[in-house]
Amino acid sequence: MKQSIDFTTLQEKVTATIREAIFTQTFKPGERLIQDELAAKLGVSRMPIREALRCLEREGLVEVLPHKGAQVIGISKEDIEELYYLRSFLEGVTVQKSMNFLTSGDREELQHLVEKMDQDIRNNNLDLFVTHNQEFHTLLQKGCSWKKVKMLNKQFIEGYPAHVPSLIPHSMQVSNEEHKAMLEALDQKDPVKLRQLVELHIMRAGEKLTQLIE
Amino acid sequence: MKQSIDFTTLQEKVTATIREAIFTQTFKPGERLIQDELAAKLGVSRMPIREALRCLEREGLVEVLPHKGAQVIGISKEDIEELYYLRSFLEGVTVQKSMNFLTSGDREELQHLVEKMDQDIRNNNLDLFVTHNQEFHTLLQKGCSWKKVKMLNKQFIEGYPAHVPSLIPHSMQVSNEEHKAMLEALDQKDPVKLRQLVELHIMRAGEKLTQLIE
DNA sequence: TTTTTGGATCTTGGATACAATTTAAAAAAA
DNA sequence: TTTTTTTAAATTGTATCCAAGATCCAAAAA
Repeated sequence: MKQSIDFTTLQEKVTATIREAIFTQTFKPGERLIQDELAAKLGVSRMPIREALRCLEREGLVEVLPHKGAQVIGISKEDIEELYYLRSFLEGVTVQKSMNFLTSGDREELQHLVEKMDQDIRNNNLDLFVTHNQEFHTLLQKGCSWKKVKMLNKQFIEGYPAHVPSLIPHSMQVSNEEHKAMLEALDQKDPVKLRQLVELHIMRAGEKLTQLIE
Repeated sequence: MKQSIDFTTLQEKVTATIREAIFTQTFKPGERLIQDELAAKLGVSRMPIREALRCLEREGLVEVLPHKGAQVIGISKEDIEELYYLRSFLEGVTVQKSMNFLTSGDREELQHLVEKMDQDIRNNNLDLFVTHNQEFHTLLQKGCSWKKVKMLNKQFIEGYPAHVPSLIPHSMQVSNEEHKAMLEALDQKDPVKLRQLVELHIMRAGEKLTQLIE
């Protein structure tokens, strides 16, 4: 039931499928993505494939070179350091600008998501935890009127295997405790504190990940 | 002789043409970009048009909605504030990480570019100043090994009419004086100072621009 | 008069087939 | 063995066609 989400265009479906394949290592780093092969494999024509590859290029998952085609990007330790450094700052700014425009309904929804994540941890349901975590982060940014930075955050969180960080033992618990701290900062109406918490939250996840890689 | 640059693919040429048209207000904000019209006007088929629109979407110049097509994005005062805030931070990080890996040849080239810009100011040649300015900023970032942030900087500087800031009276002189200060920081081998200078340089340009808009 | 409904029309999304470039690899010649 | 030439593969681009969704306007109903 994983593919039950209804995409409005085929191109979006193709994008999601290829992205998933890259995350699951079906397409390995450095591997060339031949348009005709993909088209045949997915049972679609070349056109949605090409647009999908452009989208994935924007997300930083593949590299499209003129007349050479698309290649899966390999992720180095340095790439992860960069990613989390940038995410930390960008999401920090976003939530600081967002906070004062969040409604009490948003606050409740955030609380709800945190409780759900606690349950996901008990059930050891990784996929659901990842989903709820993404929803939490997205909702926290809702009030920010800056569009570019929100788009970047979305790309960053989609463009990298969001599952990986959660694979770290006991990482989920720590993560959700930090989420609860954010809710406190929200209640205290302290945007600067919230920003700091988010920045630390992301940097910590990044450091855990780089440690794990070695 | 403006279109004399030889692009490797037609799609890049189309992208550049449409981008130029948006900057020159030939396509006004909010205007719909109909694929067939563009194809007919540029004498190409629809495929390169579609890929070009995706690229422009990534640059933030157009918005592509499923089944509705592409629209030229309007730029508000807040968008400019956001843009320069982000650019300031991102380019700041980049040059700090870049500095120690710049060669003496790069240093000479930077010096050379500053002199060229002085000359451009005397000749009142705006286009050339803009070009040299972009080259200066790009070269200053050359040593940075972080790829994503460099790509973002490139997109930001391409995705917004780079000419506009330079239209501010006496802005070019001030700008180039700041470039000279950067070269000093480079000679002093002080990456943190260089970063601060770059951040201020960009923020100042942004503030000037928002003031001008009112 | 205002609202709603029902197409007619336009535009994008996608498929297919084919030509043209470019890259890369294999084969042949020096 | 090295260099050159040829050949094959892959991408890029063109042309055409059809289907699905969006837009808009006119006619019908409240």
